[in-house]
Amino acid sequence: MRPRSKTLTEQELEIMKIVWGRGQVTVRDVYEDILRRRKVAYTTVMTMMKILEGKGYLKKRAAERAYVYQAARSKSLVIKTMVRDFVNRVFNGSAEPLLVQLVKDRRLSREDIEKITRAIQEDEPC
Amino acid sequence: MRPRSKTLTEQELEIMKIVWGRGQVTVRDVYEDILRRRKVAYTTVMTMMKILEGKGYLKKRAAERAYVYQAARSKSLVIKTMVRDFVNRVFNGSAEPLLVQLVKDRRLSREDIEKITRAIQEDEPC
DNA sequence: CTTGACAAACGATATTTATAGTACTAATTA
DNA sequence: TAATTAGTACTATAAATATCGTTTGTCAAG
Repeated sequence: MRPRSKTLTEQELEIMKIVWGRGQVTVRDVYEDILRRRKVAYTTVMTMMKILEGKGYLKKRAAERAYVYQAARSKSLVIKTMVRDFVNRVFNGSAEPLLVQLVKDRRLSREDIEKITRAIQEDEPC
Repeated sequence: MRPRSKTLTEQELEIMKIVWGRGQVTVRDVYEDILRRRKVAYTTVMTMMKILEGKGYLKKRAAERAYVYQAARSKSLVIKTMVRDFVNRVFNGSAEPLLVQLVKDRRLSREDIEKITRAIQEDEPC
């Protein structure tokens, strides 16, 4: 009925950020990381990581004791896709209004923008 | 269990865009608008608009024949909130990496950015 | 006055997300 | 070796989303 979402929800992204940050993780690693911020059951984390595996965001391999998970897609790729989807969904694909929004909402100043464009320009000449 | 989402899903945003575009709408108006793009049942649209009403995005008033709906929140406010949530969720609240992403993904050129910053600067001097 | 059209109300259902308890299994340790 | 521990698998659940069919009510047209 509903098409399998493929986009990351808040909790899924929370897990992915931990995985990207640490490289190789067990369920327990992620569980304890999340526990520092909020209460959650071990099995909940396990289920979520299974979901993420099913969606193709994580892959696991058997180690001695527990499964070791790692990201199946790079952070930069996933973020890029999320930004793209967001711009498509909210701004019908054009990024300009998003930038306008960011500036108007004082989330970006002119100095920020200049600094960033300079940095990127140096990064990729021509 | 899951907290009521408050953020707009794809389909909900689709409806809100139609409402913002037309001001005053009946369920039938929205239904026929969506039908131009995809197959959907009248009652589905009705249910979704009831959900949007429950979330506080739409308000209705009784007219002669059918309810007339209108937006309870302005487009600009909703979009602002969506952008803010997205930046918080994906970029931990800092907008700079989002801009970097947009430029690197060629969704914004330096000319775009300059044009926009100039336009906004004229809009709000000082 | 009956009938047809349309709108709302109601109810039903499948799916995903997010949550967690319980049971089974393997390994470590006392 | 028995008991504890850690890990997975399995099962179950509630809420929200998204989808419609059916029923009910009203109003206009025959």
